[in-house]
Amino acid sequence: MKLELPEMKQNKENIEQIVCECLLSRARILNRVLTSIYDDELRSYGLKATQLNLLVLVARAGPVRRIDIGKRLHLDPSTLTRNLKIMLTNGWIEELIDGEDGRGSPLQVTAKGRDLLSQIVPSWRKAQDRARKLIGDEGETLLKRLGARKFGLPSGR
Amino acid sequence: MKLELPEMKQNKENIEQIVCECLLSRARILNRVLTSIYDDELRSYGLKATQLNLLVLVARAGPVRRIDIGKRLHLDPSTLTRNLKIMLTNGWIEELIDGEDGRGSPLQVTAKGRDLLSQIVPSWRKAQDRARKLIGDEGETLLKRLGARKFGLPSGR
DNA sequence: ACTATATATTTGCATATGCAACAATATGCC
DNA sequence: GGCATATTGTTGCATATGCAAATATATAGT
Repeated sequence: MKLELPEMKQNKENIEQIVCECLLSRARILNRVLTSIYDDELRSYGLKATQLNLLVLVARAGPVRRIDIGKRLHLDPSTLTRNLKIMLTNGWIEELIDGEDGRGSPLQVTAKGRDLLSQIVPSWRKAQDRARKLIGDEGETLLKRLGARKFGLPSGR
Repeated sequence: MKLELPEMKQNKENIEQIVCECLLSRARILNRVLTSIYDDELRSYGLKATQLNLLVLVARAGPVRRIDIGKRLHLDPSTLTRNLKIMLTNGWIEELIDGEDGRGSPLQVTAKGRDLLSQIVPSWRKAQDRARKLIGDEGETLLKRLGARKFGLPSGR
């Protein structure tokens, strides 16, 4: 028979608590599941869901500086440097050359990027529907509310 | 004056809709913000929040196969191979060698891993409190409910 | 035992992410 | 103008993630 010291028992309870309650673990799973839904619908267009999010943001807010994109999306600037590089290479966005600030040029969507966007909308809608079905009205409401109240996102209406 | 064709207007509205409503974008931001909270609290222990999640799961469910961890966490097996390798190297987990299935051995927590876990609990709690404060009761309820109903996670009580 | 199929894991490739340190430019103060 | 400081962006490093293909083992059917 195994010896069960009091601290071991306490430790077990702590582990149980983390597994059963950790909010991050749940948020990360939600993120993975939702990402795979959107990636799945977008795959045939050759862009990932992350890239679509960047593309619509630039299309809407551009010309926009990297730092401002980062603030809106709570993304590290270094991540943006790299993620945007891929999109520049693909010709979906471009740098606005007007030399206002020598540290870097704001970004804007290209005609090619705008074309791609308009093609993609139905697939995005499909993914959005699947996501909504998964998380329910309650989930949708919460994500939007959090976005608006805590992350400063536009809320539409 | 710029010419505004009807399709352009439609396209603009679509972009506006995606920016204002995309559930994935919001879930990803939530994920980044929460991850940074937990990473921040755990940093001094030399492990990331992701690794803590893996560690508690193995501690609770081990010996457990990679495939089963993947199912619980909705994680691709290939991701697990790599993430677990780091934890094996750090000596927090180990392979159970009893040769049941030659395709791979189940994983279990080591004494070192268990020690680390018990030290970390207070920091996890701090992070959990910060997260709870950010997303509110409503957010907490939703994440737990989604975890339990849609992702098959244990719900504790 | 043999073969076909199913299951578990790993590898190659590509993207996503953040921290720390660095580089470059901008800005404010004198 | 010239220096100190703040802002913006990039690089090196490490981890996290998933798909497709390859590998290896297990299992079922004969």
